[in-house]
Amino acid sequence: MAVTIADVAKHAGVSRSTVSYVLSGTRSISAQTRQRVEAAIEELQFRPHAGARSIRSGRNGVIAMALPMVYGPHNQVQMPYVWATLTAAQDLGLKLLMLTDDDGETAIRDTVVGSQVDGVMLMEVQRNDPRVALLGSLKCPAVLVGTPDDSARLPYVDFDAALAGRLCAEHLLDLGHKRVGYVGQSPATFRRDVAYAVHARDAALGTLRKARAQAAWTPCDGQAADVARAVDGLLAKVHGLTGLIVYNERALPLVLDRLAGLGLRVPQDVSVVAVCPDDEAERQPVPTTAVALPVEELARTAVRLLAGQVNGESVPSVTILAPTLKVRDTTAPAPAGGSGR
Amino acid sequence: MAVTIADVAKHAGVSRSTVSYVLSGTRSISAQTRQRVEAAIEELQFRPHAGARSIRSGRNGVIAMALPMVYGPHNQVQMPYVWATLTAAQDLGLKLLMLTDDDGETAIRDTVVGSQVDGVMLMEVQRNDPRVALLGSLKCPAVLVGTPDDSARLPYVDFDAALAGRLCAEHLLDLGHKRVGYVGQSPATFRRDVAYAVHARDAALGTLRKARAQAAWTPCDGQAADVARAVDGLLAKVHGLTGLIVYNERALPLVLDRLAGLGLRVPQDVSVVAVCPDDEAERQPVPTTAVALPVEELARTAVRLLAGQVNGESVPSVTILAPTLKVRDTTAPAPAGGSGR
DNA sequence: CCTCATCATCGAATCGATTCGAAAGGTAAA
DNA sequence: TTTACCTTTCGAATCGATTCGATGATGAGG
Repeated sequence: MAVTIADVAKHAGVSRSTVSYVLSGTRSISAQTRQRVEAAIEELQFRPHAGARSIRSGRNGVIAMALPMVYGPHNQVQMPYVWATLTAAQDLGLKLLMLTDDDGETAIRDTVVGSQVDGVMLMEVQRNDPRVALLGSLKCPAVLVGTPDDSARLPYVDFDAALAGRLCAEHLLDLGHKRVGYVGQSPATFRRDVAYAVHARDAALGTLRKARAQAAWTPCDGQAADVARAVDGLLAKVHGLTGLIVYNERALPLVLDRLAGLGLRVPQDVSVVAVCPDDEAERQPVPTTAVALPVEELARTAVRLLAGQVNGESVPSVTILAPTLKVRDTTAPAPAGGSGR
Repeated sequence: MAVTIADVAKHAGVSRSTVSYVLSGTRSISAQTRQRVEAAIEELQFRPHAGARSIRSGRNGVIAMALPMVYGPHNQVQMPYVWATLTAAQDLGLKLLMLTDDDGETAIRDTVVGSQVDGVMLMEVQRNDPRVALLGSLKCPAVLVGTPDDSARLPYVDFDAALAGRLCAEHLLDLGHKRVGYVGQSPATFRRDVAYAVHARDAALGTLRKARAQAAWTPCDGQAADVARAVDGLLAKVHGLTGLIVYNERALPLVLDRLAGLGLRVPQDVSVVAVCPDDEAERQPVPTTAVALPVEELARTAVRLLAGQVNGESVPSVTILAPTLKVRDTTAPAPAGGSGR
C-alpha cells in the first residue's frame, strides 16, 4: 500500500541498494543518479519505513522522556521541561516518546528492551530511585535529570540547589535583613527526603545562621489554607521577620496574597525572594525577585548528552548548572532599626 | 545481541512461529507448550522488537500528539492535556509520541508516512488549520481536539464553549447582577479569530443583553499591567459593575489581585466567575466559582476515539462535551439597590 | 597494449518478527 | 479398519529496509 524503497528504485531505474545509499550517503553516488533518485523520492513522497529501518540499523531516532507518576497531573513546572525537551530533540532530528510509570517500571523496560527507543531521559530523579537501578541494568544510553544516589554509573544533570538557597540568603543578608523565614516544598517532599529540597533549605538556613541572622523554616503544600498557616507560623516563630525565602512555585502567589491580607507591604515591610522558573517570577502580581531555575537549559543539556551517547560519544558523568539571582520588585533594604514592627 | 524470538524458541524447544502464536494468541496452543514458552520469555526477559513487529503487522502501538508551536513553552493549560493523554494512552496499551511543528508540518508527515505512528491526535485545532488539510490527505487515523472549519472529514472532539459562556452569564443573572464585564483571552487570540474564544464571548454577552443586563468585554494578555488596564477599563465602561466573567487562566489571579488593590471585595462588591480547569479555580487565594473545562475528559475521549479508529471501528465524527458550573466563594447575590457604589 | 586502482552500481543475504499452508497426531464417526 | 476432522505444531515465505561482497566501467601508469 505505502510507497517502499522498491517503488522508488523502479521509478528511478536503479536498484534498491542504490536508493538506500543515496538516503544514507555511505557510499559515493554519481551526481546524475543521485538526482534521479532524489526526484523519484520527492515525486512519490517516499519516507523510509521506520520499523524496517530500525531492524537493521539498530537505531530508530526516538528517545524516551520518563516522567514519574507520583507528581501527578497538576505539577505546573513540568510543561517547560517538556517543551524544552521536545524542541531540543527535534532540533537534533530525534523524536520524543513520553512515558510514565504505571505499574512499576514496565513502560521503560518494554520500550528499551523492545528497541523502541535509542535512549531514555529520566525526569525528577530522586534519591534511591528504583528507575535508576532498572535503567542501569538495561545498558542503554540514558541521562538522569536530578541527582541520584546509587551507584549505577549513569550521567546526570542537575542544578545547584544548595547554591540557589545560598544566593537567596546572601541577597537578603546584603540588604541588611537579620530575621528571615524559609517556605519550602510540601511536607511530603521533605518526608521523602528529596535531595534538592533538603540541600536548598540547609544551604539557606546555614548561610543565614553563619551570619548570625535569625532563621526558621516550614514546609508548605499549595493550598491557600496551608499557606496561611505557614506564613503565620513563621511570623510567630521569628519575631520581627523582615525577609522571606519561598521555594515553592505553587505557594508563591498565595504567600504574597497572605502577606497583603495581614497588612504587610512587600517590599517595604517584608522582602520576598523566590526560587522558581524565571517567567513564573515575572508573572506574579508584583514582579518577584527570584533565583531562576535553569529549567530549559537543563532539558536541552540532557537531550544533548543523550544524543551524544546514542552517537557513541562519551559524555561527562555529572553536569551541574548554576542558577542565577534576578532582582525585581519584592526585595528592598531592611527597615531601619532592625525589627520594624 | 538482544534476545530474539529465536532464542526463546530454542530455549523452550519449539519453533519460532509457536512463540509468536503464544504472544499474539491468534492460534490455539496447548496449555503445556504455552507454559514452557511463557517461562522462557520470562526467564530471558524477552520483548519483541518493536520495529520488526511493525514491519509485518502494520501496527506499532504508538500514537502521536501534535502540539502547535505557536502556543510556545509557557502555556500552562497544556500539561493537564498531556497527562490525561499520556495516561489514557497507556491504559489502552498505546505509547505516546510528542510532536510539534517546526518548519511547517514535516514532523507529522514524516512520522505518519514513515509508519512510525498508528494515528495522530491534533491539539489546539484552529479554524483553517493547515495541519488538518495535511492530515486529511494522509489517510491515517486521526482525531482533532478543537473545532476545525474545513472539509477534511476527520472526527473531532471539543467542549461547548458557547455553553460555557452562557452558564457564566446565567449564573450571574440568577444572582441578580445587571452590570457585568467579560475578560477574555489575549488580543492575539481574537485577532486570529480562534473559534472557542469568540463563541464563548458572544454567548456570554448575548445572554446578558437578552436579559437586558449591561455588558462589556475586553481581551487581556497575562501580564500584570495589562490585567490592570483591562479591569480598570471595564469598570469605567460599565458604571456600577458588580459581576465579572474571566475566561483567561493566566489573568485570573491577577484580576482578583487588581480588584483587591482597588478596594473592591469579592464577592461582596464584585462577583467573579471564571472559565478554567477545575483545580486551577480551587487553587486561587479565594476558591473561585468557575465553569470547569473538561480538559481531562476531552483528552481521554480523543485517545479513545483514536484507538477505536486504529482498531478499525467507526467513531462519531463530532463529540461535544458539556462544561459544568461549580459555585465556590467568589460569587454572591448582587448588592441590593442595583449599583452599590 | 596490459595491468591495477578507483568509482559507481547491483544482487543477495540479513535483521526480527508475523502469518499462511501444510504436516503430524489424536479422536470420533461410519 | 477406514475416513473425516480437529488440534497443535512446524517450515518457509514475507514485510521494507540496510549492508557486504562482487562486478563492470573508467582512467592512470608502465
